[in-house]
Amino acid sequence: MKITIKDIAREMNTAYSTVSRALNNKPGISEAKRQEILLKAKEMGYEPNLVARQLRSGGSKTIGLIVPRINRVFFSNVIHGVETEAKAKGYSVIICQSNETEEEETDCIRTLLTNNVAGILMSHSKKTEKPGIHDEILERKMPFVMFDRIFPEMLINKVFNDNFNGAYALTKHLIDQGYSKIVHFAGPLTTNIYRERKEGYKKAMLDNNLPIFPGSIAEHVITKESGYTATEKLLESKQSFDAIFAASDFSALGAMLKLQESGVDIPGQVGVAGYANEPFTELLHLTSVDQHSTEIGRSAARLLFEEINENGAKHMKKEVVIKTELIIRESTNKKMSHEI
Amino acid sequence: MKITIKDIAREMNTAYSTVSRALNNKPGISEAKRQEILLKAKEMGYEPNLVARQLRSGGSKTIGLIVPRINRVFFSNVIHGVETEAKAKGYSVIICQSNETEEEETDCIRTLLTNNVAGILMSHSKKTEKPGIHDEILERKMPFVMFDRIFPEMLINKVFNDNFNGAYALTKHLIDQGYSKIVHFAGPLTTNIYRERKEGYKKAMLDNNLPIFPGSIAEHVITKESGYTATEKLLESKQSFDAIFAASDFSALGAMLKLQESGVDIPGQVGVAGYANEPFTELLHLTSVDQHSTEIGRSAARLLFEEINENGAKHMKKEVVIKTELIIRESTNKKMSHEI
DNA sequence: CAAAATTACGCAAACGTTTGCTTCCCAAGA
DNA sequence: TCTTGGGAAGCAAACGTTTGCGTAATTTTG
Repeated sequence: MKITIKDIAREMNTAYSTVSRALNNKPGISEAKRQEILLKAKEMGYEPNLVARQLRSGGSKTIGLIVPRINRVFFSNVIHGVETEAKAKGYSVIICQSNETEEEETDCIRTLLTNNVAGILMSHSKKTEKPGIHDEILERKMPFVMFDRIFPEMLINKVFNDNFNGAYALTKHLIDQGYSKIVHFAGPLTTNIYRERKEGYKKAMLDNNLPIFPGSIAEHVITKESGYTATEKLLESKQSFDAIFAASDFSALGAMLKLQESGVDIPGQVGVAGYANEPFTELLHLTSVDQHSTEIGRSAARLLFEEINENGAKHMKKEVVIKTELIIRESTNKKMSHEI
Repeated sequence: MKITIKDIAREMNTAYSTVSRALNNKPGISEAKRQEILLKAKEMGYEPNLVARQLRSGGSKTIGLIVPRINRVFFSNVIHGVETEAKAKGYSVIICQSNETEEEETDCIRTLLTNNVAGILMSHSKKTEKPGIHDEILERKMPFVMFDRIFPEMLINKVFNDNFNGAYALTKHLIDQGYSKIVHFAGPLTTNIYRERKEGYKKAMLDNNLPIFPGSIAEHVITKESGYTATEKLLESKQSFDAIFAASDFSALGAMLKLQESGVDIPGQVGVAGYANEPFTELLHLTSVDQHSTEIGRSAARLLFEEINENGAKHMKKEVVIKTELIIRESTNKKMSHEI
């Protein structure tokens, strides 16, 4: 039998309220009695019933986190960051995955809403192009922060990478290395992150007076397989190129595999760069962009807790932009090229 | 304002109990009235308050999951499996990380216990050598399943890899390839998985009449760095060896780096194999053992739900052993060796 | 020393459900 | 016609807290 506040009250010949006040450091009780009760509570092995507390005073100590997939390096790092920050604040984290579909994403939101979480953190699925049930979160005045994949038009707190400048810096690096005919493997442009990376690439090219041809940008190339075939097509076509900037490390990997198979020298003949700094990029000496994913999680959680503590007071919404870090490796080292 | 069961009752001129019975498909109400109420509830946009329900009737629809670290491929896959299974059953998952310390593990258990989860899934930290607060979970009769890193002596449901046979098969493969002076990089032997892998290795060596020397087994070698230095030591020592079986892919990676640096031909002069089939092993053509980590998560969750549904009825405890899969790649292909 | 102000504590309602018990009504059996 | 039985619905307690309000006890103030 779990012992309750009533048991303590009976044992001490006092009222529930007194015990409650003692346990919660509330005013209206003498220090002596508080200590007495605290002692007794510990002695009896009392543990508060969070459910009852929650029912009575609203607001739970749990936040919800929605990610497209848990077992992706980027997201598992974000989760790590969120969980760390939440634990420090005494909150638990419920995690849901949308599996990259809008339907499951909706389910997740429903679940979290009925679970009375204190707030929601999310990165939307690739299939979700605009807010749907998401608006309901706001209508209920539930704290809501989006990260990485966001709805730009929604007025909420956001945390995301500086994809534009990350891509710009990477492209600039390629140009500085002496590459000039740079092609870009983009992702689905309905998602902000891929759109921004593409824009960063274009700006860098323009700023350096380098032309962008119709075939310079391939959309929907973010997997190893699609990177492989996109490179295959490039090699077969008459388009000449001397560098590939892929919006995803995986498509960069596919490109590397195809190039190596075809006997093309990396980085001598063609430079290759990816984006996200997946663990494998280090092993393959692939130049990439680190997104500080754990920090994204931490920042998003911090922002959420700010909102939770504001407690409905209308406050300015913020956008936190996490700077990226260019990780230069052999795959783009044209100047002192030795094949990798 | 959230609308409650009382609002519906008032609106329909009936008692709360009637509404409750209608909503929960409980007997003691006519079908006609039930439909009427259901309709009204939908019309008013009623959503049950899970907290109140939980308080009244005990038992929540949430399970707790404790892992050493979220952002490890193995565990993030396990989480993926657990979450998938839980969602199908209508449960949510609260995730806690112990960060590989006993202290934080204890915190996690405390949190989950006070959070009234329906059951707990866990893999213990490397620092935790024997059950401590874990016993309390059992005392409270809370469903509890351990996976991967388990306490062998504890009488509970367990899911784990067949580490012994996985290691045995891998060692056997090395022997079949023609390697005979095989050394083993083990992990901390206080953890069951590393102990079992070591035993599998020893048995395979013995069964094939191959000697194990004092220097054949190195303990606590599971990181890239320790794999590197352990290999360095081996090369400097007079001990001759022609294959390394590392209990971790990371130490295998460290070994590969050191061997390549020293101009040792892999797999010609020395074969290298790891364990866990981390994503990078494919890229490096490193032979490894796949643990079917997502399946571990699913099985563990299924077992937990079985226990939850038994509802305290004393049942036999089970051990589910997930078979491993040997993934043979270039790094151990001595027979038709071409350097990688 | 009396009045006022402050503090300590108890009482009971409330949070939104579920559920055992009671009551009511109607049909079936004697 | 009277009894019995059973289904449908209502009443109210309970789950374990928190909290507004009232009152008793204590301290401060003039």
